[in-house]
Amino acid sequence: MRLPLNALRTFAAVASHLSFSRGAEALNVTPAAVSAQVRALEDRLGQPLFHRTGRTVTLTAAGQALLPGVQRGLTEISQAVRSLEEYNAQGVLNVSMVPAFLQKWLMPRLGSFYQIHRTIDLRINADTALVSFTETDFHAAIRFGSGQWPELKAKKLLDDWKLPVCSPQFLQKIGPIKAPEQLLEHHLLNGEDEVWPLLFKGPEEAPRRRHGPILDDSVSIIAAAEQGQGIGMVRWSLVAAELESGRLVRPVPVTIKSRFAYYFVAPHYYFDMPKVAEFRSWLEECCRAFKTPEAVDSER
Amino acid sequence: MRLPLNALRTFAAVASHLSFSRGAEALNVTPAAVSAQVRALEDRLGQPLFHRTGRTVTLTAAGQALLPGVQRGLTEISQAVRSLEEYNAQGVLNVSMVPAFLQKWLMPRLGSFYQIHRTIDLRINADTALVSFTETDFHAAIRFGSGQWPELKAKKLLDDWKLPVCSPQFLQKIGPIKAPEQLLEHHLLNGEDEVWPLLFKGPEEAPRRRHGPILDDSVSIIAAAEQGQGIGMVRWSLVAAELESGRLVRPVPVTIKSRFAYYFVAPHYYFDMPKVAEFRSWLEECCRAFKTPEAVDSER
DNA sequence: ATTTCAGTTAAGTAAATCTTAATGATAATC
DNA sequence: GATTATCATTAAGATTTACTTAACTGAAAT
Repeated sequence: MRLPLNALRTFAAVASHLSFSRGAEALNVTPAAVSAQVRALEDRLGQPLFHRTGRTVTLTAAGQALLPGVQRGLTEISQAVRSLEEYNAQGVLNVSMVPAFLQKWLMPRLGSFYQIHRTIDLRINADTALVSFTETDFHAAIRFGSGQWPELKAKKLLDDWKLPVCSPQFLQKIGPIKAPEQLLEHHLLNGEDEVWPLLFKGPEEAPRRRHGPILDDSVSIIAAAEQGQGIGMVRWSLVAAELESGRLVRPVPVTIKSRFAYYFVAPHYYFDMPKVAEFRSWLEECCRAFKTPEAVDSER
Repeated sequence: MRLPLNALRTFAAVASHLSFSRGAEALNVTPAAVSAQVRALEDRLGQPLFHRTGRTVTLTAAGQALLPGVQRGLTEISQAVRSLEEYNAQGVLNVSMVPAFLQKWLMPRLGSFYQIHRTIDLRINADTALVSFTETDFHAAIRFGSGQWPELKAKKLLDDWKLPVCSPQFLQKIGPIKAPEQLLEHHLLNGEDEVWPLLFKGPEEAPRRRHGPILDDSVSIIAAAEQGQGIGMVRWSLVAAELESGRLVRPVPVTIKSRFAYYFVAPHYYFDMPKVAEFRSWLEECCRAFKTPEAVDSER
């Protein structure tokens, strides 16, 4: 037979007040409900738990024997639930994103988050593979895409642009660039990147000249560009800081707006969890403070 | 908001089997019911407690955080209830009875009860006042009366008889008694006892002759009779042992059956409680072994 | 003597819990 | 690779549990 947990809770409430009425208040129910619950429990246990003499209520020996264990048990459970609820606002927060975004955009800003939210233990997984929210304990992710992911709620963080960059030394060496098409005369770091054709309008694409490595991932391309290995076509979000500091420069002021954007995504049940929301709104604040590239050429 | 105790128990069952179906079996309900309970709990807590990946179920971080406390709490409560249930069959057993019955009838037999039922801690209150079962923790009582007590369940233990007794020395001194009426010539220990008239049929009651103390309670009368102070009209149950041993003798073989009897009484909820029933059936066994006086004269 | 307070009772209502039956999706089997 | 079990889920409906309202009882307080 299953433990009459609700009746036991009612019993504890009455016992700790030694009053049916005040126990009822504590539980937000009527005295009649409490009376019935206690009665049912007494029937179940085969003995009375309270002496009802006049208008005073006292515990029977059985009631005294029962109370402490029940109280301890209920307290234990209540603490377990409470501590879980506290962890909605603090504790571990697992977020996933691609390494490039973490290293180039988020990392420099992260210090302020830890300073503001000392009770949130932010743990970031940097991986290009999409994490599964149904099989792991990730609360949220930052993803670059269309904004549509099945089962997930998404909110746009940042639009993005692609633009050619190189090191100042490299630019000095090749001299000023007057038109985008001129870039073709120099080493382009990206591989079969679909962004080059966007830059050079018209079908008549000139053959590329290779004078160095061809790379696949953003972080490597940026590193190569910084080291003067050639011209890279990279995301504004990833190089804004380098451009600001002068470690990279723009050979031509063209930008191509990406049809994708950065989104904050999370399962619906995590999206508005306090600590997730804290992180999200901190991110949004960072994004608002993040400037867009000055010249916007084309859309796509 | 009140703690969802039933849902938490369901959660614990699923978690400890890592299976909704087996958790359902453990709770004697269908998997559908378990699924709904867990779902409701997850909604309430705002986060999933299980990863459901394919047909395998694992705990989320939240579930892992929640489980131990819930398990501890449930165990605590279950132990409290179980130990109370165990105390239905053992532990303290409070019984009340009048001192005379305890001292003269029950006391010599009591040893065997403690030997047989070592786990029952029998505690006897000997008081002439009737105990209140609604205000104290008495489980049962032995009472002499009609068998009718409001709110109490009663079962007859012993009929009883009144009969005159005295010490063998006293009888030798006064010589043989031929008829009950002859008793009047000697000192009668009882006070305004309504039993004397029953012995001496007819309205023409002779005046009593006093040659010693007149006493009120059974134990004192028996003691006085043993010490040769006179003739006492006492209950068979209280002097059977003394008559057996010869410390008391019957001057005449008359007995008067009492219209009252000894009853085992208890509130209905205690009457069939295991340890109470054990004591009761042990008592009944003693009563069956207890002989009745040889000669029965009158009914009343 | 009257009023007040506290617990109980009975009847009816609301809420929760459960079952059945169908569905979908994943492993296991052939 | 198709088929079959297994497992969790869903929706609808039934059942049980829990609660409220209102009237009642009896002891304590005025």
